[in-house]
Amino acid sequence: MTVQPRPLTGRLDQSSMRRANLALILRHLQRAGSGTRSRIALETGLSKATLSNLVVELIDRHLVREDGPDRGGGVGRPGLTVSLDGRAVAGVGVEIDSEYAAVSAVDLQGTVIRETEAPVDVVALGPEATLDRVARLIGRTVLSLTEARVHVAGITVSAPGVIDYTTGTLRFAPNLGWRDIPLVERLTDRFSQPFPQIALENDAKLAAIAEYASGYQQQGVEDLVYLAGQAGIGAGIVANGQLVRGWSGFSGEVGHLPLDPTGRPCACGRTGCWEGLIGLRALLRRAADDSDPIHDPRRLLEDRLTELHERAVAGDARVLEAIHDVATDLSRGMSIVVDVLNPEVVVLGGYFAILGDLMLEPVRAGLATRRMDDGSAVRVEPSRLGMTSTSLGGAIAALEEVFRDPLLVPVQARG
Amino acid sequence: MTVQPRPLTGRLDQSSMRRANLALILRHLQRAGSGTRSRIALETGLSKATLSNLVVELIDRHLVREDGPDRGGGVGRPGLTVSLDGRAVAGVGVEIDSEYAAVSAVDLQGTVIRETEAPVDVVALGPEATLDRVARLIGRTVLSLTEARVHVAGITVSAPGVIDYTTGTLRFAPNLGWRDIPLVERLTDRFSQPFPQIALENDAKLAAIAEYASGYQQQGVEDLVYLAGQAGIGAGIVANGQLVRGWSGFSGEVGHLPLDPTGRPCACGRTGCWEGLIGLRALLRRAADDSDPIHDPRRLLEDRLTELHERAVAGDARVLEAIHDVATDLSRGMSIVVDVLNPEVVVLGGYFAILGDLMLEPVRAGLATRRMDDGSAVRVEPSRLGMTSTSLGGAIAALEEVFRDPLLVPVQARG
DNA sequence: GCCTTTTGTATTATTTTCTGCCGAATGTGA
DNA sequence: TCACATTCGGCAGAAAATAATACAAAAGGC
Repeated sequence: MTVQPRPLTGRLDQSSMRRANLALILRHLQRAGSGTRSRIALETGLSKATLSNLVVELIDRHLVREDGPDRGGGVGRPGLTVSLDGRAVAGVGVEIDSEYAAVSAVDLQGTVIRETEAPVDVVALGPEATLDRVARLIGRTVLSLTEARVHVAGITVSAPGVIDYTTGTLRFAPNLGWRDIPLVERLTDRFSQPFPQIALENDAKLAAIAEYASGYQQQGVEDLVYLAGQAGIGAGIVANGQLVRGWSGFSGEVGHLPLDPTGRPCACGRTGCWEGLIGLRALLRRAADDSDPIHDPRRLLEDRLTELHERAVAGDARVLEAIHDVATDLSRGMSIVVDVLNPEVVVLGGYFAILGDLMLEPVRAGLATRRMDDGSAVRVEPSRLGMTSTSLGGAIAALEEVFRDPLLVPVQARG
Repeated sequence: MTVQPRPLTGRLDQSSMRRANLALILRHLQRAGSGTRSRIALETGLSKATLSNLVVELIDRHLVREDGPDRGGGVGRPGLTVSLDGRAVAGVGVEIDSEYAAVSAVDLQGTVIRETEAPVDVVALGPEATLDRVARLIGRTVLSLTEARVHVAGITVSAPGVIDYTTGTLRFAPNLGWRDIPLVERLTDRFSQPFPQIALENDAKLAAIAEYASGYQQQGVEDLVYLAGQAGIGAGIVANGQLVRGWSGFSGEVGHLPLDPTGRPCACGRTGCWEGLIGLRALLRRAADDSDPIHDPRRLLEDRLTELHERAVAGDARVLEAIHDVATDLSRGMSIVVDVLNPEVVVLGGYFAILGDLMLEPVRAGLATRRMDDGSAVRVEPSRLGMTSTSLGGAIAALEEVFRDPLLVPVQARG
């Protein structure tokens, strides 16, 4: 679940040493791309002989493959290029949202190889019926992968709420109306064994993993905050290259930061909460009258946001002002998070990303007025992963297990 | 510097395997106390033979010693108890504050074996003269340890400001009036080589390490925030058992969180900053008239705070109200930090600790009114380490290097 | 005094990486 | 065309660490 390997806490014996070196090669290929054996040996510090030996093991498990001779020129015998093999192993991520469920499958190279989405009215259906549908989506994807002889390394399901990691229980998800649902157990029960392991994670935290792993990690960014603009506001925190979940999984619950003591009361009991200022409802309220069709809950959220964007581009003064004001209030809360954590990058997700081109400038301007020192100048970037970042993060998190211990993948993954 | 070992990123060979297992034994003894070889073997998972072999190496370096037969009873041959040897290796921590400098030395067992403090008027003296005095304090402690045949594993110097870790430079320390001082270099230059390695760290971060390592770590607490009440307000963050420094060392710069939009302007340019509400000056301003001798800057800070405490206990209404109000404002900002990070414990240091018995109850009450769910109920505890927590943390941080790689300690540490 | 139990270490085996070496494949230049 | 230099990948043996086994030593119980 953590993106960087946790420290090896237990004893080290020869087999775990070999495991760690196998993982090192895999991770190196992920970061640096393909290379010949001798180059990889040089770059990892392993001897050529050892590296050759380990590569054989990785090829046996179809985690790595030989691409053919390296036509890079230069004098001497050209080496055979080896690279991550994306054909045999995949991770699966599943997002459960109040309006839809989405499934993504990602291979070792980070390529999305399956993507499904289905509208699900979670609140109306309730947990059991929802999980029936989700299980059907998962089952179809896993079956399709299995038939294509792809080994599923694991499945990570996301929910917009607080999670008990010891039991795989969704403790509280206000937007779904769920409380204390043992999601992992209920989903696992719906499949015949053996079935890939299912894990549960928070949506914003998975999105943070996705952003970190697909891009920023390569840039050397180790401290990142993902801010999701949805009905509520959620944050996912990566510090020291590790996901920060907090003591009881509550980290990043920033929706109820008190930003406006004179503001309107919030359902949580406080007043002037951040998500009351910049949550989805607040944005729509600011942007249009109650009678406006943009408030129609039966329309797809993405369509309504696209329409809002079009209105802004067309010059609708009220919408422009709403977006500007929301962006300013976003920057106010963001400066708090930045003061506490000092991330290198803040990634804007959810509806912030859809309206990104319009919000970015006022957000950066708002941050600039509140900055005390140039050393802490944070980068603010819109998410480039779009709405799939959460399920993508789930798939990546599942694959992390393979990058930590390549021996988890059986030898006969492909016929 | 990190309290838990960073993940081993490089290749693993036999020697690093041995190193890791030596470290494992040391860490186990630190956590679980002494034990016989066979019990340690059982608990660490190492085989008896390997463990015996490794213990010999640790004894050679005087990191571990045989205590004598285990008179624990039971049938069978009694084992020889081995435990951490506190006599041969120590870490040194140095705190530079605006009013004083303090040096602590801690041995492997966590016992404080040297402690010095000297008043230093840093602002008046300026960097060079201050560093002369600090170097003299360090030199005396190191000499004393060397003469006692104690190997100094490292020295960590703290300063109340933002640090550039790549160069060991103090970038900005408002309370010292210093900016861009290459502290590590300037201190190292004052000693003849060879001299133990000097590192630089922020004061609140080191205090957080001290709190974490001496107590909470044993309790299994992996997520902790240290809040220091001084002229400013600083936080030290431990998440996943690791110190969070942020991208550029700015993490925990919470003094200027905007808590009171209608409040008084702050030197930083914002208005209503947290430290304007609960910083030392704010406390004193609330507690007594300007003419009151408690404001006299020539008196030792600790004395003034003790007097304040006595007045409160004696029933001084204004002081009591000031403390109560400060505690309430403390809880307001604390709830923000808690929402973002979800720590298990918040440790109150600096003057918060001195007034702890009076502040704790209103702080907890203030938090309770703002809590949204029982799952995130954070523990608030006063620091039990007192004013030395920072230099203590420095010593512990220096010792961490030994716990990560015991082979750093030379074999002939003791004649 | 003998037996049982447990400890710590010596010995041997196994596993892994490292070093040195060699054949193979390619480019270079006569 | 051919010899030569260069680099690649793999093989054999060395080195080093842990694991398994065996065994002497030190207690307590009968």
